[in-house]
Amino acid sequence: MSTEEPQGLRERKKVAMREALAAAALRLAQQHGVAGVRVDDIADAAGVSPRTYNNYFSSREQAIVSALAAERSLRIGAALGARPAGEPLSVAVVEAVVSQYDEDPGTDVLGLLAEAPALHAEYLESISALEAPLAAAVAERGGTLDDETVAVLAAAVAAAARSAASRWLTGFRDAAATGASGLVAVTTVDGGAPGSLAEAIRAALAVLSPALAALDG
Amino acid sequence: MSTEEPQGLRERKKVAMREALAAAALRLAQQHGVAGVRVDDIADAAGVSPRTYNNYFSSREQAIVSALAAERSLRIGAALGARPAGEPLSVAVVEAVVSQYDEDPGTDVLGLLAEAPALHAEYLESISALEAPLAAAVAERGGTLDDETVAVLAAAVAAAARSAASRWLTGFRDAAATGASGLVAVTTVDGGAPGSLAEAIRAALAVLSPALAALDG
DNA sequence: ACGCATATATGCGCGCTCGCACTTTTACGG
DNA sequence: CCGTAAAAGTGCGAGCGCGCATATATGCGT
Repeated sequence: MSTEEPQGLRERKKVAMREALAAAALRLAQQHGVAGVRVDDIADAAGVSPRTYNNYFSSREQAIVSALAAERSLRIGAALGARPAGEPLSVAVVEAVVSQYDEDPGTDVLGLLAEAPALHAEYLESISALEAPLAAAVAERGGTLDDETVAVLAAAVAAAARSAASRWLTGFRDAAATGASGLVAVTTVDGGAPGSLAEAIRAALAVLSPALAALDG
Repeated sequence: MSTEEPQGLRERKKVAMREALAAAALRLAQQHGVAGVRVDDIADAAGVSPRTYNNYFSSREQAIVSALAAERSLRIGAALGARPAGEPLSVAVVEAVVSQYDEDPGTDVLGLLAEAPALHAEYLESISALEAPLAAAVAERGGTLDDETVAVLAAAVAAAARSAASRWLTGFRDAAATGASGLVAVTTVDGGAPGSLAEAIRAALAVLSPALAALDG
């Protein structure tokens, strides 16, 4: 398998608890709205103390978004490693990042993201979390790039993806606000924007393409 | 003048209060350490209630860093506007950003940033705040770039600067921790890194230069 | 199987952030 | 000069994040 979890009962219970808390947070947020869920409720639903909940997440939003973003930041390394060895960075990096977002979250989840600005911000934060693993994966891939360059590259790529996601989310929210029931209007946001988040990110990364190409040996 | 403040007594008092709070926060942080300053102390020093303080700043770190970053994010627009009209983006943007950091903060202030991780993060956040004004300034500068491209560009530039500043701060902290008194060792961090923050940012933006050049008409 | 070292769960309390309602100050037209 | 509307300041309370000390659970060597 790609990820070997049976690293001991301790670790498994830890990740299980984290998932349970995240799932509970998401479910409660869907039921009572984002503002209508207290940390005590999440902790109760997972059968732990509120203090323990705070050992896993440092904010309510993080717990909720964690159920959406999952361990996406961990998969980015594997995704980049799966690209052909000879493939230029300008292609491999873009495809690896885009592959993480090829499946849209459920419409109900999008509703949550649209309604709550705090979740909006936290979701973008989860995209920025790609930066560190991405930098590690690029450095691992070899090449003669120094750490400084790799760090800047990863930061720029993550920022571009974040920017695209921000626009995509905003467009979705506005469409839902102004449009009728607003779910069919997602495919065409203001001014013929692309429909899927993955395509939006791909378009954003195209802007950085020249810089990526310049880094290839 | 560049900024006309006498827009009414109300506005001036507002700005003055913000500056007073920021100055008080910075001074108290220098005296008692970052962790040793409470919100009540800052509010008392500025002669307002703690609740009012929270109407100006949403965190202690923000108040302290605000005294350092000042309204740098507002100056970035003017800096870019001051560049020659015909100058390519790959030069104008870099110079405009770098010009905001050509003067290092005082050594005592650097000590604060080095010791407190929270301030470290907040300072990087103030760099990310360049993104929005930078995007507006680039769009204002003309060109045939659409909003999407401009947003991605600004995000990537801000992220690169942020990455450089992060490395610079970390290097400074490590040098101060391992080295003797550690202030002379700043000029050469690990492996012959550049000395000034401005130069570090310039080097980081060089990575994005091909992408910027590709956007010029 | 047992004991020790380590990691996790929990209770407690401090300080912080912020929504809400209310008071005080400022700006402006008569 | 004064009355009124808008904006800033303030007190209060709920909920949150987290450091600390402690209890409990887990991993590992013998």
